[in-house]
Amino acid sequence: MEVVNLLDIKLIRNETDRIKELLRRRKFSMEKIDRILEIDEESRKIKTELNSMRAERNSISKEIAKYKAAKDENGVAEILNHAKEIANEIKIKEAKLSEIKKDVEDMLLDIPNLPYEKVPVGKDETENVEIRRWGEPRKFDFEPKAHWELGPKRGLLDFERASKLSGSRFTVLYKDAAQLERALISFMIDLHTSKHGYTEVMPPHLVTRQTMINTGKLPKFEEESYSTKIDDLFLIPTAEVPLSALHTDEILKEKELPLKYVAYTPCYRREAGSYGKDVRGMIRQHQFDKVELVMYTTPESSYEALESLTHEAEEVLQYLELPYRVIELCTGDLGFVASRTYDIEVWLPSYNFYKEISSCSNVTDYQARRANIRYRKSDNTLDFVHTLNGSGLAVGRTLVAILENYQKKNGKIEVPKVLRPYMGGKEEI
RNA sequence: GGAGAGAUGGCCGAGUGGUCGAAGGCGCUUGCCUGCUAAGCAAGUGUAGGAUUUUCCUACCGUGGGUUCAAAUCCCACUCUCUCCGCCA
Repeated sequence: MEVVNLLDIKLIRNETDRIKELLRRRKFSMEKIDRILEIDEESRKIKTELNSMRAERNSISKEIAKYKAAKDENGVAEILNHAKEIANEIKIKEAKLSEIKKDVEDMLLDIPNLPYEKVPVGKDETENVEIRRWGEPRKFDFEPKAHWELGPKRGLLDFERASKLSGSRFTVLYKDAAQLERALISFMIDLHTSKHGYTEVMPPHLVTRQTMINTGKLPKFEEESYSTKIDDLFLIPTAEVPLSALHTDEILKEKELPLKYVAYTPCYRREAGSYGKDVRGMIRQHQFDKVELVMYTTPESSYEALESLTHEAEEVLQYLELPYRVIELCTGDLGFVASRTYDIEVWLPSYNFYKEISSCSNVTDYQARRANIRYRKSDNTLDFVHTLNGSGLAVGRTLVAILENYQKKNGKIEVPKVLRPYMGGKEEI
């Protein structure tokens, strides 16, 4: 394909000041922008030159064709040398262009999505903004245990054997905990398919390098990814990757939008550089289960869709009767591909605070450009779709929230009402 | 892993060196026609970039190289799909 979409280079070219301001808010380097513009300028110059050289070559070729047709070998000989010269020059020029195009592409791959204009400007997570709260944290009449104490004590969670098997940041679940994990997955998927109209998907857990690039996970986050050495496949860090890349290189019909997909998959993350964080328990793992929501929408409706997607994720916690709050991430805390993000945080007694359990983002056309996912509009023209994703929810952390919030003095755990049908009717475990 | 066949526009499918951005069909859009629907008739209908922008130029026929003045077409490598064999939950 001749075209490299990525972040629209034309947009950077035509609205340099606005783009710079938006990227400055998320601490992106201004020198990099200037450098891209410089190289882009050069690449376009070469392209124009190449364009006219090719035009000349093509017209000579046509003349040769005419002479050949007229069996005029003298006429051919006369211009053949000139044709060879041009062909040679073109070859040199082409080599130069492909080199420069590679540079531009590499640099564009490194630019994050533009934040939505209304995202609060801030330097890091301390400047995120709380939007709303739901439910009241429970008042315990005994000292509640953290899941990393309660779990092993009850024979439900096993961190020691997990580290024997796999090293740090893994957990083995037994018996009712394992069943509860399964129950949560089923409950979440059933809710999203039957009530919210999502289509259930079981995607591959290994994807190609290109799929990772298309969804914005590479080249930036190579050190965060698990990959297979021989085949260069990547273990998905989230089902967002296969779901958002599902329609790569496709042209969708406007009337089939919005597309809504829900998938349960394990997620694999190296968690490089998070050594001091969440070291106890199963909050931060190299492998965790997640039910993921992904939407494809028209550009006009994506921010509205973000609101509904977030509410659909929140509903899981409402059914489970777990207190939570919703915060909006400030520009400095926004993920690489996101233009606007709401995090849902569940109440955890062990942290005595709210802890992230879902992150819902509007990715706008950022992944759609990389993956070349377009739709045909009613006026027959093409445009990129917008993609959105959100956890609905992180299953492991939901399990933790249930263990901690529903624990009783005797160490038993009440099963939330909506999960009982999935737990063989058990009321406590 | 072995052997063979294939990859062309929204879809099907023709095309083995120059007049091919690509026949034909389907679909779609517009107009005509017809109580409605269907059928019929006519025209239009890929993407992207560029220019002196009612026109012209360039690139794109799985991907990447090569041969040639000229490649969908010839050569090489790779990827994927299908069929058969092997292996296997």
